[in-house]
Amino acid sequence: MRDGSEAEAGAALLFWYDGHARVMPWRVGPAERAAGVRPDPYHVWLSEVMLQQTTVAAVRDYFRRFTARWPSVADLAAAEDGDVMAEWAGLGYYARARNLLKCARAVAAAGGQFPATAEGLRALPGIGPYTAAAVAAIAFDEPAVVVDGNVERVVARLWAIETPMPAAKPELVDKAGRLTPQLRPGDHAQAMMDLGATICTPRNPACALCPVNAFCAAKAQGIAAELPRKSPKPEKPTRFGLAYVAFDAAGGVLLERRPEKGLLGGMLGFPGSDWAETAPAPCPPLAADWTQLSHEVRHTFTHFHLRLRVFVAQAEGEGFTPRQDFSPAALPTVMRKVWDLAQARAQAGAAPPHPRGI
DNA sequence: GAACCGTGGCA
DNA sequence: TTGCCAAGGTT
Repeated sequence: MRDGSEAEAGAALLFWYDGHARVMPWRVGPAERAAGVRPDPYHVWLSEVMLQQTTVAAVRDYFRRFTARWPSVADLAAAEDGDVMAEWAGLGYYARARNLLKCARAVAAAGGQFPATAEGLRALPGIGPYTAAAVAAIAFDEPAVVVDGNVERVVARLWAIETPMPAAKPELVDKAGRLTPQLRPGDHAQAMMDLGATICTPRNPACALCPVNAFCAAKAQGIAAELPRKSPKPEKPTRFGLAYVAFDAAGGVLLERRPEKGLLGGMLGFPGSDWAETAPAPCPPLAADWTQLSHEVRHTFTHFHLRLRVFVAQAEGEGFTPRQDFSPAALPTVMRKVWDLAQARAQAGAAPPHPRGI
């Protein structure tokens, strides 16, 4: 990108967006957009929080379920914590769900309207620089500079910025600001993200189809696919743990609510050991005839691999959740894997599979 | 600035 | 099978 070409490139991008914008449940249609209709700030905020570090494909159904169950921010603010955490289960980064509720309650307490500026939005829980700018631009038409991973990639390529991330961030924000128009800033932001998601992709960018390829310095140098440069990531360690699945005579399940802070904070789970890099000591939650399952659960978190040994037992006692009050869908994925393994074992006990040799 | 925090799809 | 990656925020 040469200095002075920003307006021309921005216009080309918006023209492309008008013909190629992706259809999504939280967006308004092309006709409404052309008529100046803005999407519901509640929908924009909810979608942006769900989309943090998460793919559009994964978010779609969650967004539909949330808005069907809680049509307004006031409805969400009035929800039970456990219901929101259960509805978020499987989407990951559970601090987002806890902050989502805090934010909804703060907005409801302040009258039910979201702040209309990036500065005001930024003060709310779970809303950082990106989300504040995105909601301000998309829902309130503020020419905020929206910089997410897509924008970083597109801008790094347009200007052929070879400084590795995250050191390049300030320069990328500066360039993104030069590209942001005063008119239709929300569409511009979404156009940048659609471009990054469909054409200016991390691997094998489709430069031939790019509406701004004529302005792209990286394409001219043949290094588009190499940008933005990133330093190599450290190897993930493996941690080990134990999980205990106890059933009572009525089929009830022993569950615990995890602490608010830390990994899987606020989510349901099975009792068990800490997860450490050394072999854990047995720590059954109650006395019973525990059977160790032959397979283990493997799961990878952001910064470590986990291998869980699973134990099951029939037992009696206090604290069992009645089976009809428990939905496996309310578990975080690693705990759902534990549940699935325990179920497979129960199935096998009821109807042993045919032996298959060895 | 760096560590922490999930998950599923894909090459 | 493994590593990389996706519309980041908090501490």
